[in-house]
Amino acid sequence: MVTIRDVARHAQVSVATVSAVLTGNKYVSPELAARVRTSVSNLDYRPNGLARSLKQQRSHILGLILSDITNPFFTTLVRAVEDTARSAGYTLLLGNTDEDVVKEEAYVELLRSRQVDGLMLVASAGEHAYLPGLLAAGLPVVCVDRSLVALGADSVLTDNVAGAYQAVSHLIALGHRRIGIVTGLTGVTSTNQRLDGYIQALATHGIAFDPVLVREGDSRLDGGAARAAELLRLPDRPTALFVTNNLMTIGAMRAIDDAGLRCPEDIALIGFDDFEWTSVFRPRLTTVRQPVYEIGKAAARLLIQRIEGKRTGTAVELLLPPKLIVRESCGESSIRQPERAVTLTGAQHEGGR
Amino acid sequence: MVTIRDVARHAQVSVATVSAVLTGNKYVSPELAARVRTSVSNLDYRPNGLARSLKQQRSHILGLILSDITNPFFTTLVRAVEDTARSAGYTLLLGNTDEDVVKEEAYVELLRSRQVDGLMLVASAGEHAYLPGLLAAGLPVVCVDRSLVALGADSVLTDNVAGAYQAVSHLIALGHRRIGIVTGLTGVTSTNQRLDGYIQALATHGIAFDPVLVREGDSRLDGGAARAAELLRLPDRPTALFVTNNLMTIGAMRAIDDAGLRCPEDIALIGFDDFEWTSVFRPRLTTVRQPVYEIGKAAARLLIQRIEGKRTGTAVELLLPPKLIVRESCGESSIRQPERAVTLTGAQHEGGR
DNA sequence: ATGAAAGCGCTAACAA
DNA sequence: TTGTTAGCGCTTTCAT
Repeated sequence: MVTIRDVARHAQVSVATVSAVLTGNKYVSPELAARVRTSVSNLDYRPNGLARSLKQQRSHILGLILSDITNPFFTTLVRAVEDTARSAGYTLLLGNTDEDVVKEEAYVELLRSRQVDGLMLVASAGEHAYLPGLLAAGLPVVCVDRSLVALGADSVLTDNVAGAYQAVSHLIALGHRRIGIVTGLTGVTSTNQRLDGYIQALATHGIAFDPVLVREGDSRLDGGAARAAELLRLPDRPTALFVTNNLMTIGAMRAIDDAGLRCPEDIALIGFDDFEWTSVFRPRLTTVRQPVYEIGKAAARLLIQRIEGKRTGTAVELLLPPKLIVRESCGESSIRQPERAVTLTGAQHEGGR
Repeated sequence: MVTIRDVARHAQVSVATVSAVLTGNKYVSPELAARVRTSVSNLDYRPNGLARSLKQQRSHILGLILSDITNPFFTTLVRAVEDTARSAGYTLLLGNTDEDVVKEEAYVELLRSRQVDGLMLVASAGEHAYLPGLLAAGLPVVCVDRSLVALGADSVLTDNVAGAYQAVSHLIALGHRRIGIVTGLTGVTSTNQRLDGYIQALATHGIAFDPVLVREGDSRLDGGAARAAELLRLPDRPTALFVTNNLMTIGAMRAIDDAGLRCPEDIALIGFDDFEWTSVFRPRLTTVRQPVYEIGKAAARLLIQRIEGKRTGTAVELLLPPKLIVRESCGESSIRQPERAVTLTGAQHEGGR
């Protein structure tokens, strides 16, 4: 390994001079600077980031802890965070928690010992007792997708209540009164908020809330399928389903298919989260789209501002607006785009007419 | 920040003793050890990983450089690598290259300066002139998904030739003679290999190779759609399409739909890579499934072995077997299994078989 | 069995 | 303008 001393020796200057030309925050005469630069390239010198970080007490590393990177929602989030972080000179250290708050805390500890400059957190359900201590210790934390402002952490997420409200109102406008909902895990803030939106929409339109229509899923495909199947088996079957995340919505489609029902003719379906490849699902899904990339970008920015002291004061909560994307799964084919041929193999629905 | 000196002072021992009980590789009397431990917890001491790494010349960090984490294939790969790395005490530093070899090299530089212990690389198309130097400098590198054994880097990937061969043979067995192929980017090794498999299958079955049926895609949805559309517009239209990656296959489905054709009645479609949510596509896709999780796991293991000196010698190439998953898109619905989603997450994945 | 001290590679006062 | 030097927090000989 070639160190800064080797460069100094080779260029016949002091290490301070080498450091000065490398960091660029001190004047060095052109001659010396040139000599240093040639030595650097001749020796193929590469500054040791570890040493630099240790000395500066800044690692320029961001920790990103999320439940499961396998979920397309988080995948896009990671991309946004990485892009933003990178252009600001930060690198990303990644960890999955599988919605396990114990794993989450372990990861926080790990990243903390690795001296990350800040933490981005998709909080699992459960107690986050460790958080205030983290913040008190001066480590900036911003929560994404799920809010923990109450505990003092900046949070950026979709306006889940509004999104759910829109979705359910849409269903109601189409004449549905009996609307089943498959929620995420209880305790996750987004779950509560989406349920709230559902309840508010019912209330606004004078529809009685029926607890039997509420099922708690686990945000994963199989769980969504199982909970949807339960709703479909109800004696007084709902005429519409609101499924509150992407993977569970796919599960619900499968459940509908398995039950021999057609969507949207027999049952309307509206999801949360949007897919890039939603165009090849049958029926095409009507969903509430979250501005995922924006969320990640805003969160990363906020975190970096905190780290660099460009933002101070109490924790903020950024609510980004979701958008209802109407396609076929609730039956409003009239609103639809240019007609497309539809393959009927397998399922025998008419593909929206 | 509380340092090891603070702990030493508090416990009335030397820093060497504190270090000894923390690392555990030196005998310390029970009394002192106990005193140290209480001091550690009283002071809420957390060792500084940066300092430790600097001293030990080992960061316990793995760099993972891939083209785009947004692709579900890589998403699962990351998961596998993260799981494996973590259980071996390593953390992951992540970077996206967008298939740009310049960005790739920049990232390699960055991670190198950050002193990663090893590098995992999904190589973009282009010159990798920097690689031999890296390896010569003693930094272990393993390539995933795309092989660079020729340049001296361990590589683990699917047997792409075999996979493509299977896919095309399947099509041929169903009576197809005129088979279009949408490839990935030229220069990416997997692209060449899958094209080879296609050519070999044709040759084996005495079908002439027609260059007009070969279109170079870009591994992304829109590109796949565009190239598939070109093939569908051909005067002598192919009766089957082999599309060599997941996103492009979805694009191809859209193109088929847009062209007013039905799949599989008018045209058969076979893809590469398998989806967890393939069950809600219409038609259900017949694809070549790669053992993604296994690939990631094997690659991570190999990398760690190299780092820890548990494996030496020249670079190896690990070829993992793909598997043909027959569903509906080539028309043989009769062969179908009861459709169930496949979970690829961590512990309970069922990849390789 | 414990401790003193050197030093990992770098930056940033402070001196010259 | 350039150089000397003291650490950053830790591990690890080497003494004791």
